[in-house]
Amino acid sequence: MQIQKPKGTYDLTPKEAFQRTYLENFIRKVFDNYNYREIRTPTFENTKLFKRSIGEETDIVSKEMYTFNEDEFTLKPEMTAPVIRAYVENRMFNDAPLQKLYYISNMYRRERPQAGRYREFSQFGAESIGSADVTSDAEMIFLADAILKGLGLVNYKIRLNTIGTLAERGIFISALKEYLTDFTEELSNDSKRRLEKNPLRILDSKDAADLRILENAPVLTHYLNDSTKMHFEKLLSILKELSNKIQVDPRLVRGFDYYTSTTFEFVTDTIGAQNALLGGGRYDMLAEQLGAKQTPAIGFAAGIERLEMALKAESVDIPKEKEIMLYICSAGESPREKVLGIINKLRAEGIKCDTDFLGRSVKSQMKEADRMKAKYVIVLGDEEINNDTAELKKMSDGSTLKIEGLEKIINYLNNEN
RNA sequence: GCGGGUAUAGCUCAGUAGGCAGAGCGUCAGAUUGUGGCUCUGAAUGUCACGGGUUCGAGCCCCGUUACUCGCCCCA
Repeated sequence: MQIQKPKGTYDLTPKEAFQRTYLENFIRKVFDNYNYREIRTPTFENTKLFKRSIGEETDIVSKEMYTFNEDEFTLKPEMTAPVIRAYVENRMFNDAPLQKLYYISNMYRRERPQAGRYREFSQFGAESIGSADVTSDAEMIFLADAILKGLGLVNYKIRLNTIGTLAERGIFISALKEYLTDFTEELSNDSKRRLEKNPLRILDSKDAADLRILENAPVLTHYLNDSTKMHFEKLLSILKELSNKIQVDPRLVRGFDYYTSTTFEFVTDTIGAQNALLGGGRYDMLAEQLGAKQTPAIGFAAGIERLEMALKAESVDIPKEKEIMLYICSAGESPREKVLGIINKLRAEGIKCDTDFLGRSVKSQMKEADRMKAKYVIVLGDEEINNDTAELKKMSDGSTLKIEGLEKIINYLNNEN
């Protein structure tokens, strides 16, 4: 009986895994360059952590969590809450007033899979904890842009907005609700539901009728006080070199409850309906909610699968697996048994090499060497073994070179590295 | 949770009117003793997703199920 992978999961076969690792390494390098340090947290957390931070009413918490042990634990659906939990639990605020952290990790959400959406998926992200200053907002967006741009992506936009403090947003939400209530009958079914649960989400609606109603709806910007507006203006001015990519969008809202002030989203039109490559914003109230003193913070998270889709859509080259330096063919049973000892010595010298394990013909072994893109091949038979010599064949042009002694082969190949 | 599409070899896919299960790629082997790529020859791999029904006969028609996929919702 054949068993299939769970819905919404995927395997990365060696070629794909190699590219994933390349991406991760690239991303780590950029984080490191910005002086962000890696943090790792458990795969599962106490369920309460997500209920408190993301919000009980959100879809993620109310119906998409992988919860077990009678609701005690949950596979993490996102990383901001775990990072802040770890920050508080490890008293990291005592190490330094500003902590700049990053992660690359798998997340779990029980959603219906579709293009760019998986039940187990991989995110990378950063959290800058401790500063309310606008320069932190700017660094976060520069950082996110540096990663996408550095990988070679061109076709994306940065949607940017401020959703104000909790107080400002509260007043706005009441006004919005009041306005929309007059149109309750004309709203889409989804928006009728959102009107009760999360009115801000209506701003994100794609429904044509909703959009028409929204044309005359209250605008969040008008409900923000001067300091919030000033913060946003300063941010735009620091980010002016990105201005060709930035689209200020007063209707950009985020799904999680903990966001305040600056929010942003990097979107592309090349990967289907799930077009957000990266999303983030400020969450100045979260650390306090999770037991620290009031601590401002900002962060983002990006989906690696979506990034891979975008790279593919834009035909960005990703390096291929490294070829092997040497393939040793053995001619006959007795040489074959000696070869393993030989390649073991070569490998100890850092030479990437391989040989045949199936007892195939020399011709087949040559084909194998070709498939592995070996730079050099040696065929060892009784004669070569007895005389400790080898004919080193360069696969690119077929030329051969007679070498005496294993030591000389090692020297020769090490010079090639 | 709701809606659309699809399901045939490892991969990409054909399969005519309901009448023998196919191609390309890949894999394996051979083409003068122990040398790759190009070419040629040959071979292996199938529960035609699964379960029912109609029929002399079903990959094809009908019903159901499952999986995958795309969209809504939600979000990275």
